[in-house]
Amino acid sequence: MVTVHDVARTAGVSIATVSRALSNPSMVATATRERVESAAAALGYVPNLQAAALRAGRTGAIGLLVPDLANPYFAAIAQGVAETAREQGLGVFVVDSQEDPEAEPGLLRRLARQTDGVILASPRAVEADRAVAGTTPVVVVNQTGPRAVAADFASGVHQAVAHLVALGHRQIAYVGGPAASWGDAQRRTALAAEVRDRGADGLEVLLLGVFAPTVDGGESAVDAVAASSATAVVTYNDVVAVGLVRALRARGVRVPDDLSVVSFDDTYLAGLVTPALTSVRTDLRALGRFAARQLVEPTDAAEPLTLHPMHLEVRDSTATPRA
Amino acid sequence: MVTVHDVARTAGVSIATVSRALSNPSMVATATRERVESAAAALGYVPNLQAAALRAGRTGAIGLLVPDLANPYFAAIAQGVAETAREQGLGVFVVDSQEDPEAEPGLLRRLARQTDGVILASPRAVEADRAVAGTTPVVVVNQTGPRAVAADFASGVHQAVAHLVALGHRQIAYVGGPAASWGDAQRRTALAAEVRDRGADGLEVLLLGVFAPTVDGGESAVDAVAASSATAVVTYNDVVAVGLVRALRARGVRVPDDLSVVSFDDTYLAGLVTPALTSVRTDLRALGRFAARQLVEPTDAAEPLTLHPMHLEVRDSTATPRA
DNA sequence: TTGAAAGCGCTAACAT
DNA sequence: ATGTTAGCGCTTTCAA
Repeated sequence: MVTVHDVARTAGVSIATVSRALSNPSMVATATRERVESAAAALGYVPNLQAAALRAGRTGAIGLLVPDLANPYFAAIAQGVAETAREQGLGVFVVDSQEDPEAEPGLLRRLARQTDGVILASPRAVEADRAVAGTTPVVVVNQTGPRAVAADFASGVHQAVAHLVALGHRQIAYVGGPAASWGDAQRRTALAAEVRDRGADGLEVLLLGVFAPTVDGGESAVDAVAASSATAVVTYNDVVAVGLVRALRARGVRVPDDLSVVSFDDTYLAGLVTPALTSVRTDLRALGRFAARQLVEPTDAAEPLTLHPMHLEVRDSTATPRA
Repeated sequence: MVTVHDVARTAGVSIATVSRALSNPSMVATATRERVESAAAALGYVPNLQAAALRAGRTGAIGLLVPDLANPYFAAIAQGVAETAREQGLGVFVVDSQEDPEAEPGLLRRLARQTDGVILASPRAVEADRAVAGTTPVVVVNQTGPRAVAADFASGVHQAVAHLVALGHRQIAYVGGPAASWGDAQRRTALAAEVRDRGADGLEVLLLGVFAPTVDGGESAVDAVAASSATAVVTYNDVVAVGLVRALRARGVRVPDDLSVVSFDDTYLAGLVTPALTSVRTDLRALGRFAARQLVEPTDAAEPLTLHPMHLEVRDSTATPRA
């Protein structure tokens, strides 16, 4: 390995000059700088980031922990994070917990040690997880707590329900996500509030059990949905809706003719499938950018949780209920 | 920050003993070890990985560079990599170049400095990129060169063409991917070979220009496809096929009735859309596992490029050509 | 079994 | 403008 010492010897200067010439060129005479640069190039010198990090106390990178890299929801957030990171000259390391809550503390611990700050986009990460990060700053996404950023699920639920009610639906089922998901709890609470507000109009909401936030999870929800008297379904996310719609079709239940479906997230999947899904969206890249900025330069600590707006995108999976 | 010194003072031992008790417990008396452990726990000590890495010369993590996190192809590879890494007690950092070839050398350089080895799954990474990794070992995916792992695209092309020819197609268009993609070049070469072999049977292949490997890219290919006399299309990947099918539908061209489509990759997207796509698949998790193992414990250097088999998955996007 | 001490490669005072 | 030096936190000889 080529070190500053080798470059210094070749260039005929001290190691301090090498360091300066490379990281603070203005502090060095032009001739010297050029000598150092050509020596470094000739030897193929590359700075050891571990050493620089140890010395500087910072690594120049931030981390992002997500539950599932294959879910476009997190890919979109990651893009936002990467944009802001690039502006700041920081690297981004993404780690995937593969929907395994057990593995998260370990992954987070390592990630926190190797970076200057971590964005936790895993819905199951909680207090215990924060502790594991030690002194490394943490910003959580779709969670509550200090330095949290979340989609305004209550508003999203309200828009979804208002849309369905306007179409004439009165019996709505919710196909819920992971038990420990804060976002799922938000959706459930908001649905309960809708029932309170609209109960007089005959609105009924059926909250269905815990399903994996995957295509398979959506498919496995088909029994519960079919057994209910609901004319419309709201799902935890796009991916679940896709699975559910497939399983429904296999049973001869047509969407939206026999059953309307509204999903959350509105990732690109929602517009891809047939029928295209009516879905509640957040600007995820903006969410990612915000989370990253919050990590780099925390704004007002007075506002611990920042909510991002949601908007209903009406497509082809919702219609007036039959008869 | 709590360091070994703090723990040593609290436990009444030297820093060397702290280090041993924590990383090599068998070298320390049980009583001492327990004292150190409780002191560390009480103080909330967490080892500084930068320092350990500097000293040990290794970071305990590997890196994975992909062009697009939102493409399920790479998510599947990442899962395979993560599986093997976990077995080896290594962390995995994923970095997304966002389909920007310009950014790759910089990202790779940083990734290489922060890890013990890098898997390059970006189709555009080349010789120059390898150099940037310096002494850090690199394994490339879907590229040629030393320590490379790739899908057997020639076989995949052969299967796709055989399927289409058997259905009665003679005019096939190829909707190609990024110019610098090795995998794209492989597909084109293999298609040319098919024409040589089957030209006598009347097979004609139209190679279409460079398109982005995204949904948008597929949509933008619709003009060229519609203008051709092809009755079947092979696309660079699933995502492109999805975009193309959408754009075709918007023009009233039905798949597979008016045009057959075969895609590459067979990610979960292929089975999700309507019609479900006939696609050529590789076991991507196995590919990822193999790449990671190749990085950790390189096997026979005699075989520089390892090919993984492809299999055609026939679904609903291919049919007999009309009239 | 434990401790003292060297040093991984780098940067930032401080001195010249 | 450049050099000398201390030291980031850790592991690992080498001695005791």
